Amino acid sequence: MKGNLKRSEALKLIRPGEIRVRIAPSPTGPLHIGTARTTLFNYLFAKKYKGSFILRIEDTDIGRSTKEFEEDIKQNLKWLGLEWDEGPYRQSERKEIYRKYIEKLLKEKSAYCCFCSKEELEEQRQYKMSIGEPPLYSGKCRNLTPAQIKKNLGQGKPFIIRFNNSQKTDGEKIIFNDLIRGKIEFNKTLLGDFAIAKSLDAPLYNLVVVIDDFKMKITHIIRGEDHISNTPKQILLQKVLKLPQPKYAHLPLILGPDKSKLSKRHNTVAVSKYRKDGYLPEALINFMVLLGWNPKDNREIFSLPSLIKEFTFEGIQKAGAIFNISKLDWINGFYIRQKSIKKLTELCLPYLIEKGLVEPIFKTEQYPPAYGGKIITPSYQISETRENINFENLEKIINLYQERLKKLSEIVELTDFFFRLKLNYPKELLRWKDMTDKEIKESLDKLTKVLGKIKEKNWTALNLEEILLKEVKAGRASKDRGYLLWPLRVALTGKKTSAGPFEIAEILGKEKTLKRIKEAINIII
RNA sequence: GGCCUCAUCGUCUAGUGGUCAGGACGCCAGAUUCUCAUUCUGGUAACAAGGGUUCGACUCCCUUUGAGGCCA
Repeated sequence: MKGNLKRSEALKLIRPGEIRVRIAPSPTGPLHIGTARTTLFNYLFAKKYKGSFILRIEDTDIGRSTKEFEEDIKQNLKWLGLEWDEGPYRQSERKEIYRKYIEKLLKEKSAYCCFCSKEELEEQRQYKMSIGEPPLYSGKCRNLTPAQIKKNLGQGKPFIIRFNNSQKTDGEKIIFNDLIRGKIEFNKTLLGDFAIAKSLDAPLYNLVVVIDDFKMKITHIIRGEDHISNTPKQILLQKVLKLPQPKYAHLPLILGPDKSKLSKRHNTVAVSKYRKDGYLPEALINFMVLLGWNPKDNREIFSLPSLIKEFTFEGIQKAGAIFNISKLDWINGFYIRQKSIKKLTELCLPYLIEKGLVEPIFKTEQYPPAYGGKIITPSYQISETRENINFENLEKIINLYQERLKKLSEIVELTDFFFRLKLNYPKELLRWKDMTDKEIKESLDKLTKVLGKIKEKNWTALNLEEILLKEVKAGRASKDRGYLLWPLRVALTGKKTSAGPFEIAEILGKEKTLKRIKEAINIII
């Protein structure tokens, strides 16, 4: 709790409309779940104080940055509902700006060219560590004469540009007040002469960030805890360049199950993967915000708008949080149950189509020009049987499985039997408890007889239930409906778990229901 | 190796000197039920350790331990 006072003081300085925050992802991979959460916190803070949220693409690493990844990042941010107000700015398009600053630093002797070789540096490092000193750069090239520099350059010696940390800045300590952690102190001399550019055209991370944040008038930098150690370097650069210092807030990290920073090693870090698996954006948002933030009471379900209202830095946790997928599943299931059937059906359809269970048929209908000329109304057919299936019937199917879904993608596995011509299941599946084959057959025969008598127009789940339950009263099933209903359910679905048999029979229709029962009889004998 | 950060149930967390240490997910059990799921009820489970400060520490201070991050 130390530094708490300072923190609230800092927060008082926040004035609506002046806030400018940013995220600066590198397009060297798809949108990372950690980046998404950082974005969320930036977004919430910006929206809460009516500020601006800026997207900046850090694509200085030309080798690993791609347009595709940038696209993935933008697409998935939009999908999550985290739209930026400004940008995207690209660092690759701003080289001129950085160059000017590097030249300025060089000219003012706040930076210098270092010609030491990698081997030399490593040797030095090892030596310093062996005698128990911090492994900092010696500063050997700090005071090279112009003539020496010229000579080295003339020989084409490779070099990097280092920050000259020997000069006087106020005090030996770099101190800043983190909005989440309070006061954080660093010893300036322990920072050494860190590298700021590989060449005039290749500035390094710490420099670029400082320049960009200044140019973009960023007021608050909200980023991951992994950047804490970069902060004093950036502050040093701000001081030397006489730039205003933004406020900092370092978020706790999202951890993998092994408690290390969530990374590609932990296989599922791409937001697109969750999207494909059938997680809803609102669920992901809700889950991510709970990883490191809470409203100080027991509420757990939050929409984006409500989060904007509720968000505070006080609610942010300091310790890292392990990414716990079972809670995500639970939240996702919750949001799925909140969906209207129409909406949920629209969300599930792509999965059924992708797996080839259902195909869309596009019919173009003519309308008078006043109504737009023509519209395309998709209808659907079952791939295996070429039967038409309208949206309402699809809705009925989805409706049965709404409360069973944790992820949209599961709809395929759950409902495929509706779309199959033939079911494949072992005979044993038809057996309820200790039933003999003969008894199973009797139950199925009885079903055939009773159901066969029901007229098409009375073929509704409600009717079927009433009639079948009346039937149950007689015979062995009177004590345990399973003797009649289990074989029925298996005959219709081929699965050991499913929705209720009456509802399924209704959707299947009389003909298919009787056909499947007949097939079950064939299996049993 | 140096510097920095962090530390409450398995996991996410509430708790700011006096609480039977609360909630959620998970797990277990029960109710509903042909199965599964939903829903409801109940249960399981935590203050890293050691010193202080104090009448009293999960809470404040120190040390240790552990975990993580950054640096090359």
